[in-house]
Amino acid sequence: MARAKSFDQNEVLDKAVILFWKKGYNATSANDLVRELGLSRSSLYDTYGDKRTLFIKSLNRYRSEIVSKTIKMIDNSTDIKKTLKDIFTHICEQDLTAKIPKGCFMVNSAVELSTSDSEIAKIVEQNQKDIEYSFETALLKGQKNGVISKNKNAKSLSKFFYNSIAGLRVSLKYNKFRSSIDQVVSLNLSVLDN
Amino acid sequence: MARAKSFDQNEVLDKAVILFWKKGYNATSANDLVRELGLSRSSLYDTYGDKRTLFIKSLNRYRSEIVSKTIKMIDNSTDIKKTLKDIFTHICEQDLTAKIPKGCFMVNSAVELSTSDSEIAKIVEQNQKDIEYSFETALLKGQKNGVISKNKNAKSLSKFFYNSIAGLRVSLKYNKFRSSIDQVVSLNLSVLDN
DNA sequence: CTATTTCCGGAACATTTGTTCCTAAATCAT
DNA sequence: ATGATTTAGGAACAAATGTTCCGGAAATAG
Repeated sequence: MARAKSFDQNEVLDKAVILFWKKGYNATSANDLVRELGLSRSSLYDTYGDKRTLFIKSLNRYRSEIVSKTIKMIDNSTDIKKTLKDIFTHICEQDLTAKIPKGCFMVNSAVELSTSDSEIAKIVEQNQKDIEYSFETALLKGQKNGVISKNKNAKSLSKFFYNSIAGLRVSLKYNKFRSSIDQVVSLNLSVLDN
Repeated sequence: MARAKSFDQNEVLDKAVILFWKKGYNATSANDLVRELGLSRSSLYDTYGDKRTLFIKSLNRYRSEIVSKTIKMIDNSTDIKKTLKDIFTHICEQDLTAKIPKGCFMVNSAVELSTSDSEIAKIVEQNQKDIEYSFETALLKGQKNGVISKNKNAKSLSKFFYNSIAGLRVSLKYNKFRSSIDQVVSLNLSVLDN
């Protein structure tokens, strides 16, 4: 019938994720995309549509490939206290060791676009809900198991942790002092201490 | 000798602050600036230099006009626990009632530009240090007065609160549920409870 | 008045933007 | 083979970008 696509659609999409994640939407030009994705201008538009469509596909890809890993960690956790510490540590390590810390693609996009593009705002909001729901479920389990004190509401705690992580991923973009970060992380975890 | 400037340089700069604060750097065009500042293209460039220079002036103006108010609140506080609650409340109120929540100009700029413009990164970093220093001093005072428990390190607490506020100012841009925010705020304040 | 300076409007600029289209080569199924 | 379809390359586009410059009007100081 016809010639087969010579590139892996998802592999290329992953490159778009990296680019948009690093530079944001407005600072990434069509030329940047052509250069970095290794596709011709025409193939790019044929396959993914216009820039905004590609950006939204990148957001969704990020959720299904990157965020999903964290959610699985939480869902599979048997000790949510430790898992929380692992998540904090892992996120910090990632940005502290990168030459250019990208932060969180969701947070970046929320800041840049959520007030001017309601579809993107919805994606970011849904992402937050998913993570919070996962946290909440794990915390409730922890409360049943006696690992987590019942003095605090699990739903509130889930929102609290999401929020702290969002804050960290902002300052990790310019703050390179590990000790500062560590202080924040342990204080956040201390909320579970009673 | 010469004709006097017919506009107040700082008044116009305030309009630039609002614009960059709301839309960010890249999404604000030179035309936007001409339209909103009410100056001609030529006067604009003569008075403030190019776009990036104007942006940096706007960042500094924001610090001296907006952030300074919060810092004064903290410095003049006699009950830092209450002051913290006031600050949280005030920030949330601001973004929850706005038609378009602008968030924090410093946080927005950090996310959009700090990895690609080191001068801007420095401004954001200095701003964080100023706020944290103010928090720390007030918390130390509170610990002497017995209002704040000495169980936790004042410097760590100051970083913790700065971080939480940064996180809030991200999600306030797309999250309109007051109850969610309230839960986060009270959990943050609970860190002072023992 | 005359000088001097600052204003505005708008023309003009080169560059970059996102996007579309055309052509020709490459690959596949039959 | 033929036919179908996808590729790459690049030309082409209008629109928007940031910036500079010119001319003349307006306002101040002497």
